[in-house]
Amino acid sequence: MRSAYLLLSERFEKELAEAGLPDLGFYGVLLALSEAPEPSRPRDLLCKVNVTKSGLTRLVDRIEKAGLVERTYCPSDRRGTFLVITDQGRETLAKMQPVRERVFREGFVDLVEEEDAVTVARVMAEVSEGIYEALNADGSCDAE
Amino acid sequence: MRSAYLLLSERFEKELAEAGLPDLGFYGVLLALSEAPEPSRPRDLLCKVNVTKSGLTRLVDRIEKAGLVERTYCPSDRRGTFLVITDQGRETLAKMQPVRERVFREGFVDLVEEEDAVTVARVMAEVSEGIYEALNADGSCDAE
DNA sequence: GTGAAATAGTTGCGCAAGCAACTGTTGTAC
DNA sequence: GTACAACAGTTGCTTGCGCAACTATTTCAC
Repeated sequence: MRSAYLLLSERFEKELAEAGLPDLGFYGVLLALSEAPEPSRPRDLLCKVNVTKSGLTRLVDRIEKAGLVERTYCPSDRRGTFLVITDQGRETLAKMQPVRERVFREGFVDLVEEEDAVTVARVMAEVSEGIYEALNADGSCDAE
Repeated sequence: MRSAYLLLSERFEKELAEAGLPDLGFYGVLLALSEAPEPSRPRDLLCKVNVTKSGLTRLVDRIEKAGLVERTYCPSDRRGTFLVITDQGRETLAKMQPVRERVFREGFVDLVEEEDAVTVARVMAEVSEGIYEALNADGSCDAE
């Protein structure tokens, strides 16, 4: 039996494609950018998105090409880049969110007892939090 | 924060590589073959392994090339193939299992209360079970 | 200040995945 | 039994990923 996580991701991807929306990679970046109070830099996204440094470069390439983000220069560090979500990027994200919510609800929330859902969410957060210390030791976010 | 599932998978992959063992794709196929009472056919593995039909063909190509499985003819259906795990395949799987157990323990079991771990395992199984009816409707295992 | 080490991001390369099209076989309708 | 649909598995093609190497900049040691 394939894991619930993969099944849900797969379903989300499929529904996005059917709706003519971008894929899960786009979603992760747009979401992170929209949540950050300040312009984000690629290295800050690395711990939020499941992709390596080089993968992120190309992912951002595609997102930029689609007009959903813009790269601007980072004033405080000339090695870095600022990523800014565009209006079109926000609109697209706004269309993706309800799809995600529905898939998550139909494929998870509606299937289990509320109490269990709460427990799972809490435990998963604990594990994600603790996993760096337990497994990666250095707590670094750098995926490559 | 990346999901616990991805973090654990990533860690497992990394430890396998460090131990000079094959990757997670190999693991899934070898495990499924070793658990099945009868010789398995590719189409039966599709619901157990997270890969499409064509992906499975090539995955099996690589596993066969590594000498861990053999393809033989399926007597009852000449379209089909029987996949048989070799002794070397069993040995390799036997080396991979403890790695998986350790990663799972260190990255999950040891991090949470036992009661929570039990709940999560139960709920995830329920979700995986129910997700086909809820999302894929037809309950089919065919990934492509 | 100067040189070495670390960091941010990009790029070349090879690999594995998915989709769609194809071959060969089996099942079904009539 | 014959034609047609469904199925099992493979292959061509394109795409996205990770690793390692690279450039440019910053940080640190002295």
